[in-house]
Amino acid sequence: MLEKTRRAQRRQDTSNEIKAVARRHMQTQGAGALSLRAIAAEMQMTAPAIYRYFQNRDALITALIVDAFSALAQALEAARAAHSSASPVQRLLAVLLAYRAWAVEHPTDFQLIYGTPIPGYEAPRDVTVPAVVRGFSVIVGLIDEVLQIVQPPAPYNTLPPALRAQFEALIARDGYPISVLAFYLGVIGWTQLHGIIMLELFGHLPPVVGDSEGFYHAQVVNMMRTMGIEP
Amino acid sequence: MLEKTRRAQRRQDTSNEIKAVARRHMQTQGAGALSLRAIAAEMQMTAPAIYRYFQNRDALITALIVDAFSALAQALEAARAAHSSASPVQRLLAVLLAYRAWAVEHPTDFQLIYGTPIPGYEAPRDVTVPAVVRGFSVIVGLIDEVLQIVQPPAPYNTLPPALRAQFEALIARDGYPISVLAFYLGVIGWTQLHGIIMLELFGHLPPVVGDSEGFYHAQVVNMMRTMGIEP
DNA sequence: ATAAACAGTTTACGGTGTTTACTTTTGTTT
DNA sequence: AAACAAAAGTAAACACCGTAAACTGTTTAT
Repeated sequence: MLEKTRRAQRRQDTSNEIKAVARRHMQTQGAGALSLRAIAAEMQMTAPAIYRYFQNRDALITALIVDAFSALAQALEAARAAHSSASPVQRLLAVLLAYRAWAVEHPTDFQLIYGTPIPGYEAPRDVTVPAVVRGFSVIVGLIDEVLQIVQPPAPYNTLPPALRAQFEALIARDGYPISVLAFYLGVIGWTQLHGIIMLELFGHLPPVVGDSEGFYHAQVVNMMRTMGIEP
Repeated sequence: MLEKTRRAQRRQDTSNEIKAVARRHMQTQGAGALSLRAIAAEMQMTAPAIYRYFQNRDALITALIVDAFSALAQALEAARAAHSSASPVQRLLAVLLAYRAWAVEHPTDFQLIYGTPIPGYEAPRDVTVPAVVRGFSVIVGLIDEVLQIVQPPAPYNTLPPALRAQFEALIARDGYPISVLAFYLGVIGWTQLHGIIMLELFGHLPPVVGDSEGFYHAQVVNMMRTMGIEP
């Protein structure tokens, strides 16, 4: 077990500072507008120096995406922990509300994860998939808990055979300790709530519904009710 | 009433060609990656010549967005017309399927409309709102028709007072000849289906559900059922 | 002490949007 | 047909961008 050398520590610090500055630039300028030269200038360095820390611009963005995924998952886990004494249903509700809350508080990070970050850029799957799994498993885990108590009505009590096979394979691959139905309801809920959040972040929803937070909350409750989960 | 002069006609042609080339570049290269120089080169012009037709790059993109909105609305109207002899419920189903179909066939245009097209760029509201209204009114119009026949169950038979006031104002402003409840269900459906489409376009859904089209179709049916509309 | 690894700079290349000044083309008017 | 004004397009320049290569100094390990 080696002690971290002075240089290794400084290297870590510089790397983190680059990401921090990049994240800050993103927030004010927009997702894809970050410039290595601008980042370097703010750090009193020259642009090529950044290449000592990230292979290229895409690699830096990938690192930011991983951090964002991780932060989102942490936010969900924190919400779950904060309501550990509540009922599973209430805990699920709290986590779903935390999902949007994080997105609204970190819009550029959310767009980085789920939007189109860069022109020709696509984040490497082998690094994003585990990150997605971590956050997603918080939600489906709670759904699985809830399903111990309640039973969803039609059409959410059965799932198409093709989906069943697909989901069983994923559950086995990613090691979710949950039922297929919980996974199914999780995916459905994910897509429904995601639509609201994306439309809100891109400014399409607010002019229609006014109070986006209230609308989201109401829709979460509506969705849970259609699934037989009464909050 | 003046006839269009020869020069005005040629100007229109060139302007259209610029947009066409830009759209094609977008499809292969990505949404925000289009380059005025590349467009000009393909047209055997120099980049500054484009400034005779569009004030700058953002203006060109705005024009593309307007065209995309218009094309989407046309696709929905075409779907409605193609099923004019079917029942309102079947017509609604067809239009909702056409919504995703257009998005999948024109992914970059869809992202242009609903994604974050450019770093600091945001499309001017006064030009996007009317374009949104045209497409949206096709959907809510059909929902209104359907609601003449069926009555949705809870929780979709009532809407929060705040939303009622908001929607009534919008219905009056944009001249939708429909009921508040139809508007409400339209917004809910819009957000739900939008989530599926966005996740599919950005590549997050396919690895989870496999057959995205099948999943979308099933979810449209599920949603209609929860709203009391049996397809 | 000395060699290797590392962090950073300088320089350079090809690309971008955009502005300015100039030239060519086009259509109309005398 | 000649002259002219408007429009369309070009060339050069500016200020950026990502990134590759060569080079300089510092830190670490042997």
